[in-house]
Amino acid sequence: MLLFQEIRNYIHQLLADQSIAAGDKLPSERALQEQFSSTRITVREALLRLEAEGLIYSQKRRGWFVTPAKLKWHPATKVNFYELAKQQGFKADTLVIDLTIKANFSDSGINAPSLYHLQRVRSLDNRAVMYEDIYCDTQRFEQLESHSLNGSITDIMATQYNTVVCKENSVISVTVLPDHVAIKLEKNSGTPCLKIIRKRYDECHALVDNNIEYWLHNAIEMIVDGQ
Amino acid sequence: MLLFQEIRNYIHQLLADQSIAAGDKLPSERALQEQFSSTRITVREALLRLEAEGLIYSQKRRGWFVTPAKLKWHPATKVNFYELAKQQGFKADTLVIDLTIKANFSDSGINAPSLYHLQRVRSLDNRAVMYEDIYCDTQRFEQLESHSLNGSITDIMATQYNTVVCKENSVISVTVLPDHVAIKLEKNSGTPCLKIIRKRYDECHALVDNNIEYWLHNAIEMIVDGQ
DNA sequence: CAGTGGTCTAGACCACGAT
DNA sequence: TCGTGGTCTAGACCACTGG
Repeated sequence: MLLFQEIRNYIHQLLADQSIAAGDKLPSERALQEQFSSTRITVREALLRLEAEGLIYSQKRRGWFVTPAKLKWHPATKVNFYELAKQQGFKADTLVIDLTIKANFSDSGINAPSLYHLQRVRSLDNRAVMYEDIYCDTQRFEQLESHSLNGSITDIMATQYNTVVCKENSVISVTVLPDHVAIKLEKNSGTPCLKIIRKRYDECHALVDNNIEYWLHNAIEMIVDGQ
Repeated sequence: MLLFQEIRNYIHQLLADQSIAAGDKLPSERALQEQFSSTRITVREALLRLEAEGLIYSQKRRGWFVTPAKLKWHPATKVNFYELAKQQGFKADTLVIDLTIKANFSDSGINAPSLYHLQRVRSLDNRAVMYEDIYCDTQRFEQLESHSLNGSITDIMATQYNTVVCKENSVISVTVLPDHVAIKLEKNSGTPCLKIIRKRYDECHALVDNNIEYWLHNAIEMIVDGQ
């Protein structure tokens, strides 16, 4: 048995025992180093693998913590973030980072001269777990800034702009947080995540908005029902 | 700019330039160490993040390589692995590792005294990208071993056992390969993956089989159409 | 202020792959 | 046999957190 595996298994055991529970802080890297008569490099090897497993996560220079329960998400059905979180016992929050207007870009797929760019961070139980970029037509959604943007954009589009989203297409892959996103979620730049590129269409099959979401990989679990 | 980020960006650039293309071998860790007047620890920091991004992967003691194109997969629709791979220009293979009979276990969800346990590894262009465990009732699928098990199990169930799968439920999460799976895919134990737990039901809503798949995270991309 | 994680140096030995 | 990645030691300095 390799040393880093022993350390990993030791922490697995702490978790199984419930010696440490969701949200708790793990022993410090230097404490583990001493306990296993090893070095910090080796201790971190074990911790990083536990993070990749989704069992623990680090807060910059604060320590390592046990991952709370994951949000169960159904990507094929339109659901309101707050509703979903509430059903599963989480306190949900949305923070609007910025709303800007920028020139359209070639691969946006949206037929418009310029685009709104909305950046938001969403939290579960005060833990920032998702960052998203939303792009949409400035003309179609004129004065978007006059609405409260920390709720459901789908609702605003439906009630304020008579735009009903009736089809969406998501491409989901596993990667790491881009550096600018990592900063906003207060994570390290190598943190694994699920990247979701979602395009939503109206009844005329025109692209309504373009959404790029980055979810912490240990904060979400997808459920897909087929056939 | 941190040193490991410089190394990472340098390799990003090689990829963008097409100086190295899908399947190519990267410079060795020691070559990069020398080029950047650094140490292997720091070089590996950069390489491991590129691996987490899904851009490169390592083969044990052979070197680091550029990740080929990902298989696009629609989890909500029943599709044959070979068909899907062929449509996207891959050569697909399935290797049966083992077929055993074991006592039923409490959380299998299958109503049966004993279960078949089928273990398979699937490859794209000769690269092992997925390991799966399939569990099903030994009585319902008597003499399963008499059929060729490297193709579609769904087809065998339909044509040989008059069992049509008409509903399925998948839970998808991001984690790392368990050690025993890592060995079968010839990967290191910390390799990130998508874990898919799939339950499939017949027209009577009875559980037909229980399937646990581990996909290399850089070999697959999910596409979900909604509403 | 002390303690923490983040980054980095300068080496080492090993098992395994390619040849 | 030699080069590769996998693992490990024994330190170091820094930025930031928390009391």
